Amino acid sequence: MLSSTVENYLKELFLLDQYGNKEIATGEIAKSLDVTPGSATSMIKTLAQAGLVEHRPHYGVKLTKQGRTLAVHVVRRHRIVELFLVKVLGMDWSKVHEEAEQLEHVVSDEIISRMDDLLGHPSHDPHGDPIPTTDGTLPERPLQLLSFCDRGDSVSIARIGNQNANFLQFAQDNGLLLGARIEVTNRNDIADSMTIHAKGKDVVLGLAAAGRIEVEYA
Amino acid sequence: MLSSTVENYLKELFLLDQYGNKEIATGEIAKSLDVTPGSATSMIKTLAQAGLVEHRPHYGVKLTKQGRTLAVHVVRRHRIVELFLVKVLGMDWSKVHEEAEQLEHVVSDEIISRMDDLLGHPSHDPHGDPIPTTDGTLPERPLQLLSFCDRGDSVSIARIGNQNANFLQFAQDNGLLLGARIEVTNRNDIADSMTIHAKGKDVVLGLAAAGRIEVEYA
DNA sequence: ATTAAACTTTTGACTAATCAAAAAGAATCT
DNA sequence: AGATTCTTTTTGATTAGTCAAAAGTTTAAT
Ligand SMILES: [Mn+2]
Ligand SMILES: [Mn+2]
Ligand SMILES: [Mn+2]
Ligand SMILES: [Mn+2]
Repeated sequence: MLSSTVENYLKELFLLDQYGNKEIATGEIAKSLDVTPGSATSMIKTLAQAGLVEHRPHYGVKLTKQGRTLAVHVVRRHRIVELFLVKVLGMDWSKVHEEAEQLEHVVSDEIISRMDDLLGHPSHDPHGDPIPTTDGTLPERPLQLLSFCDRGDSVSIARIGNQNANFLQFAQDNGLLLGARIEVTNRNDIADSMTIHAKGKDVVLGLAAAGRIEVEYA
Repeated sequence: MLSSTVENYLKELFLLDQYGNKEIATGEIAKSLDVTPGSATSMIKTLAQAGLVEHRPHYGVKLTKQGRTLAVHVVRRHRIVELFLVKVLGMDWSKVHEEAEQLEHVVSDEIISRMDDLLGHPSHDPHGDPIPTTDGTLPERPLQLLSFCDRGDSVSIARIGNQNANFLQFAQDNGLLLGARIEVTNRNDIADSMTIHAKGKDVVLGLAAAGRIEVEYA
């Protein structure tokens, strides 16, 4: 059995690079998990010892196949729990990430399986993130960053890549929900901002914020 | 924030004496939590330091008002989660105790409140144990131990005071479910056993086992 | 080729929780 | 009262995870 701490490290390594291509720097994961670099180094050594990561000292760390499998399962639990909290318990999408952060470590396979059944084997979580299947595969969608859209583009929101509660609350308050049809009414690269028309309202977004929203033209 | 370990100690102290009358022996809680007596002593000192228990060395330990309040909330979370798992996710009553043992430490007040709403503010958990309200009160029922019933008594099952999965599975297989109407068809104090007629079947129980089942005549 | 900057690793210390075994206390029996 | 038994507490050690600060590497800049 893995500790919550180990699961968090594995999950974070996965999220920092779903494809397992690049090596993750010690400092990067330390920052993500809000621990000191020394703590991260120490845990990375533990994980390497257990065969869950490969560590090239001073260069970076990468999940092994075994580590990735475990990480994907944590992600699956996290996202199914999130969707369950929204759909069955009616919780706000801006709050479920925090809750799932804890629950992902204690919900059993049977609970997850039953939630999955009840939800009808969903493919995406409340933020548009793909839910891995039991065998570890992730559905792929061709998405585009909203920050890359041009004036006049009409698109629909497919994913919010920022789990921060305040950001999600803001998005919700301005009609930027999953599936919402929006139009880019203005874009100013000098001012680093764009204007979106959603639900009859105009919303101004900095390009950095727009970069955390993904859309599809479909 | 309390650690899971502290919550487990507090909850166990509460369960060993809901009324807060008697002092609990160090060895008793050590046995319940499956730790060594030394570990229990050490944790008791920590809890006393924090004002959650009163400790009379060599005699025993008792929850303070503050400790009891916290313990009751853990119990509330545990029992609501159990019922939710049975009613909403359709899990077997023999398995939910183990699950709740973990979940009780991570489900937020909001989750519990929403589960409670969805369940219609239930008064008892799947094993017939009372669910404390938010203000810490517990519904009382006048129950009788099945082991005290006489031949010919016709009663209904109101509580199973043994969370062991095998015991619950056995009870279920023999129609000894909550609310089940049963009759005592025989009783032999010498042989330390009694026979129960339930759902068309005869079940023989040792008096010790019968002592973990509570009934009402109503 | 040095030096500086940025990052990573190591070291030493700390906390929470645990155990095994020794020591101490309380209760019981003779 | 004295000895025996049972229980509790203390002691010393261990493990997981963390931090602050020192030391070491890598890379980039001069
Ligand atoms: Mn987590
Ligand atoms: Mn999510
Ligand atoms: Mn527990
Ligand atoms: Mn129960």
